[in-house]
Amino acid sequence: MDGRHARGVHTRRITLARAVDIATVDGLEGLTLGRLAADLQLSKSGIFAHFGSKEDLQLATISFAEEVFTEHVLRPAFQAPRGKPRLLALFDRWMDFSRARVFVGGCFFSAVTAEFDARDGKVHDVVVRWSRVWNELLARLVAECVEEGHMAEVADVDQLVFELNALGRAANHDSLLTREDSHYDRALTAVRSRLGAPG
Amino acid sequence: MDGRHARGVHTRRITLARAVDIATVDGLEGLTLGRLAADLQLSKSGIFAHFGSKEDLQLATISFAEEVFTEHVLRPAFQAPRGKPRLLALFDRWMDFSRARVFVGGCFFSAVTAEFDARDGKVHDVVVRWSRVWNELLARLVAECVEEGHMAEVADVDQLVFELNALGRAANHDSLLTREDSHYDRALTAVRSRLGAPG
DNA sequence: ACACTATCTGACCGATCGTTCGTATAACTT
DNA sequence: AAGTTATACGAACGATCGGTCAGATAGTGT
Repeated sequence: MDGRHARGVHTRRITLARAVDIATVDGLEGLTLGRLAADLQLSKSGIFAHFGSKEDLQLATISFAEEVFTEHVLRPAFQAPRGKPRLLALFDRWMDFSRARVFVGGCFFSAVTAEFDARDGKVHDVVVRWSRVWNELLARLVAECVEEGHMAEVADVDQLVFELNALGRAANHDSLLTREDSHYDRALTAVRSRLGAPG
Repeated sequence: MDGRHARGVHTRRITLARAVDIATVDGLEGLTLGRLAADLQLSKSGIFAHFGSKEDLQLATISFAEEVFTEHVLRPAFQAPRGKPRLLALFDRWMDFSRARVFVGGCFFSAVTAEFDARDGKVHDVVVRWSRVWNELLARLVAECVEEGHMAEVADVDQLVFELNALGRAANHDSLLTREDSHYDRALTAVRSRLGAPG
């Protein structure tokens, strides 16, 4: 249960990798031990033993998605220079991440926040916490744009962050819904325009 | 099965009314015959007989939500004068509809499009169709703003529609997630700013 | 009042859900 | 090699899923 042996660590990883894919399509509630077991050719009880409960499996899946998102989006974006280049890089990476279908159902957090926004419980709370961190990150990057002189003073940072976030999530959902990826360009265009024309 | 008797019509209505509420919180997949029956104090098979299959129940729920949305949002918005007043009225009504929790889980279509965007099947197809109609409506209202001289020529109407739609859905999801309704004002502010300052 | 039909129920189906448990099989420690 | 854990399995649990069906109940038209 503690994952000390290499075998267990590996099983846990491939389980969570499959779990995020399932969750982006069918939701964290549509994520099922039986399906997970069938897909991975493992026993239901074997998988269950790794997590202890369905809720803990859902929470572990969120953590795993966080890691992947950090690796694919946050980390590379932070290699761009502070200020506007970094904010734009974050957005580019986010949209690329969704467009490339790193998870088959697109952006994990867009999917899961929509799924759990109206529910109660631990999963909802964790999603709210992540959402707050994400918004604060965007706010910080906006503030850095101003500090670096790349943007004029922003009257209401939270307002701007709300809009940026709205555009990114909409691009994800619309591209999944229509199976066209023109919406990513729409979002990128809107973001650049909203931040002031030049790169 | 044909709903000729008044009794059947009533049962069908209260069933669908409960169904939309459940669906906005737990999704159309989380919508369950057993739960519906328990909530309404009816038998599972009795409810089932009205729809014939779970999928048909889901589709009927979508139709019902459409009616309510039309009644609460579209129809009153169309009483505003053609052009910008009408477009703004539509947005105001939409946000009010979500904010007032006419459905306990907010905007039905924001929830369901997010739930089914990555899936296949009839429900997905119906949602895509509705989404297209909704976007075309927004595009038409934008065009009318230009025609009425309330707005300057719009270079890319679809781009603007994408942004408006993004803002509205984000307000719905964020307000549900955080249980604060400041996001509605954010969306309304952004929309007015994007359409050009004066009302 | 009667027949007819729409509506609803209750018992039941096989499948699947999350979960428990005893046991076998690996993998490390010594 | 033996002993000790970590890991995985298989069978079973009560609950619930969507769905079926025969029969009771209610409403309508004549």
